[in-house]
Amino acid sequence: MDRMLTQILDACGLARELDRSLRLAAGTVDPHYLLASCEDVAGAFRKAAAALRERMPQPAALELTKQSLEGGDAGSSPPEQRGSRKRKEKNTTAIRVPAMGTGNIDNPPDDGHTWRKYGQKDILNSRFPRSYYRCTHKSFYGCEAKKQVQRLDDDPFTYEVTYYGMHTCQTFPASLLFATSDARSGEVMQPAPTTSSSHHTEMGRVHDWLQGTIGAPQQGMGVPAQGGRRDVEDSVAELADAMFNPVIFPARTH
DNA sequence: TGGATTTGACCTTC
DNA sequence: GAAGGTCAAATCCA
Repeated sequence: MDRMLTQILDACGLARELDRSLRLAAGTVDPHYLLASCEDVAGAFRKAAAALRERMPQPAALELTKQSLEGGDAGSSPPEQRGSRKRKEKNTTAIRVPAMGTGNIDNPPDDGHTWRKYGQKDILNSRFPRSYYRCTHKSFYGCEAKKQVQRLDDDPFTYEVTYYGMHTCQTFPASLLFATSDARSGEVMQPAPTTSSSHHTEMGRVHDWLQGTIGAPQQGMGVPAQGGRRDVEDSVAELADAMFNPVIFPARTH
């Protein structure tokens, strides 16, 4: 556990250093330095989260299960139970997200993008209906990104989110704050201009977390006030959620 | 009042 | 024909 805490503290230190640099530079930071710093911070937290995950009896707490949908359905049940008539689409990514992280298990997880719900359907052999979302900016940008959200039968506290298509709208909340590289292609994702307020929300989340956890541990975003080691673990999960989730989704399909 | 959600009907796929 | 996916009118809400 000590080694794990050391990793977390190291990550916090890197984040603190980046925070300080951003404050001092007042928006004139070299993008290359930002990229390197962000990757350092992300890598450090990734290590810490991995160490925490190994110690958890139920890895689903933070684990994002990416599934290939090739040749099958993404549901929790076997394809034959979920129906095989589902349209076969490419460029799909399915992940599982714990509902607790949203604060309200009835709300679908927030991935940083803005979605508009256009349908809901009861699914055969599923206890919970499936919700259909498309990008809010479909009409403006012609963005064809869609997602389906469904709670798992065997785990109502977990949502399975399946993404279809790619975001062609210019709203990449994470990339604005964390200019990062695509691990699969090695290509650097450049910050894009945006007309959406979503990135402000995302930046605010991370910044609030930095403020709350590093500056004042008792007042962080979603951080319980009890304090102690458990807070650190929860906070890492929060930050990981804020930092990594938006990176995971669009990068694969763009 | 404009945008988001709900929900029944319709379309598409198998 | 059955089931998943989408449309669009009605409704809700800030």
